[in-house]
Amino acid sequence: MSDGLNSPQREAVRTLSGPLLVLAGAGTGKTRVVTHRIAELIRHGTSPDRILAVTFTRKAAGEMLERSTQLLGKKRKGQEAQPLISTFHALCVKILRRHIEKLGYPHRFTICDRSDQHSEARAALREIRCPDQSLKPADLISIVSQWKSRSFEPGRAASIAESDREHLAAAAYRRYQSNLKSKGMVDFDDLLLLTQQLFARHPTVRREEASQFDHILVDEYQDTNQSQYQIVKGLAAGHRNLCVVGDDDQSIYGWRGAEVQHILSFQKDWPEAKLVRLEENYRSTAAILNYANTLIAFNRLRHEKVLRAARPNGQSPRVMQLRDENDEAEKVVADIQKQLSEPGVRAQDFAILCRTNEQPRVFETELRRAKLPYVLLGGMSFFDRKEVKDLLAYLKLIANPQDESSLLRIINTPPRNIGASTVKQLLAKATAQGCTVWDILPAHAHETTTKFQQLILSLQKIARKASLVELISDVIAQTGYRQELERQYPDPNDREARTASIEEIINAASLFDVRKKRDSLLEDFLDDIALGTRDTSDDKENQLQNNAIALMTLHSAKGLEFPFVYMVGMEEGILPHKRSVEIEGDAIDEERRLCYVGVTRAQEKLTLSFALGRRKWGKLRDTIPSRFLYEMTGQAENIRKRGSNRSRSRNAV
DNA sequence: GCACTGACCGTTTTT
DNA sequence: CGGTCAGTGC
Repeated sequence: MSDGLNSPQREAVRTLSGPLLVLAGAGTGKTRVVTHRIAELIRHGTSPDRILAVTFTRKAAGEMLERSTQLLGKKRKGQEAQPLISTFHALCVKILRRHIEKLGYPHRFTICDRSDQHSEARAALREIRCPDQSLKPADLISIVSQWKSRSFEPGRAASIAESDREHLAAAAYRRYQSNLKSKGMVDFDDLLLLTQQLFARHPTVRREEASQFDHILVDEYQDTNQSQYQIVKGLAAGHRNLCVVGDDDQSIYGWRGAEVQHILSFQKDWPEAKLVRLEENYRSTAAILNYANTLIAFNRLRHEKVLRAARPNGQSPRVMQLRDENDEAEKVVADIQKQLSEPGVRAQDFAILCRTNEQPRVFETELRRAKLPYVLLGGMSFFDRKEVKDLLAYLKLIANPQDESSLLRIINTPPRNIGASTVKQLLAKATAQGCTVWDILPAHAHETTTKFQQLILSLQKIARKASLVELISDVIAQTGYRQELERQYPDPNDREARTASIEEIINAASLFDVRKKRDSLLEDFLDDIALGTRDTSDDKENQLQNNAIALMTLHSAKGLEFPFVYMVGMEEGILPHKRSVEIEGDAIDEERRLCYVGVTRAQEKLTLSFALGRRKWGKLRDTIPSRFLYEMTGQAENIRKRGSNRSRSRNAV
């Protein structure tokens, strides 16, 4: 086999049966191993559709599928059976769509988005009469999410709650969960938790689902939480052909319940598991890798390992010291522009990595001013836009009239004389009769509400026959949404931006019309959107992405690589983030791993930048360079002696 | 029922 | 600073 693999890689590829743990450091060819392994399984006679590979993002899933089919030399994609490559969440949605009523949920359920979640949390807190100050909706969401990721139901949560705050949260969790359930809504954590419960309570379902596959692969295993692990276990228990791939040093989702423990103790649950370590890094130069190795060695709880650089030497990483965040953006962009003028350097070779979602703003303005192409990856901004939310609410309501939050969102959008007081009456009636607002509408017998229901019913009829694009056009036409936009935004520039987002949805829908089967078109489309936005494989957008500077958070940079990487905002309070510094314990270690992930994205040249001051809510405040800067450069003893050591950071500007 | 105004508050990271 | 939401006037 002239596959160009090194010997541990080959071992990982060729160990085809039984449990296998691949500890793969950053840049050691993990993706290659996984794709080769899938191809190898198929070559050895496994039917492709008996293979399940679970990835972390949809983008990773798409890439993996493409590369493994390439390896097999398949020309006619889609004609033959394909391996199922999916994220955990997408996998669970499919399973739940088949069986959720066994858990007492309505057969039709909607996945709630962040704002749904927020309003449900708010409602639950109101119900337990919690004064808003002691526990805020956002706090409740994160506590509940932690509990769910550890498979705690409300009862269990109540029994382990210690502080007042936790008791309060447990009580609110109970309400939150039963409200969601009665409305047929599931949040993101439920997708995993409910699947796990389904498997635990209905062994036949578990066996039925498990029997579809003979081989299971899990990528980014270090980010697996309790529910995900139980699901994997349930699926793999029969054949035990389970291959997990990950790197404990890149575990950056602890706040979401990921437990590094799973990867550290894999061999306890799977005693016959084979272990393969990949430690030869092909991605970065030695100079960059030295920084990474020095940094991560400060973490104590980890698999001891040192990545070997396959590429010797290289340029030493630079540290840029800037005045404030504007100066930082300006100088970083100027630096990129300078490098772009050299032959063979392309925009897509650059990435600017940030800790928070707010940081990219300044860079965006600066990049626009410099007329450089860029893509902002990961920001959910598109689906946060009002028009998009409205339109999707219509579609969700058409798909499932019981979806109350969608109904409430658009019942009077565009205004149709169903005001706040009417809605209040409807809600009161619904709670009194124990049904949803939709069921109340006919009984309410007002001209406005009946008309509204007629509208939705007629759109439902269209949905059954027409394509998605036709349906969406009809929604816009019949609701008068376009006229409403024109009325609300007399400024043509404003209006154009709003119409543009609607057109984007139509584009996405048209792609869907082509490739999906008829019967569950709308449901599939909505699931797809709820599960993540990554794969808007619009040609125009793709082209743009392929020739643009990438701007993103460290979290979304996982799995990617770039010749030139700029890690910006290397300051105490940002990386490590303030919230992690405040918490006792190992939160700092995760920040350090995050920094490590950033550093190991760089192939040729790494630039670290920090500002001496940063504006927050309009006020300029002094900052301290990140401790990680000192750790990486072997000056750890200087940490916290602010001022005196600033001069030691090389100033590249 | 609807539109406008000002107080309030502060998302770390994402499927 | 900028987005959200409640309260007020029409």
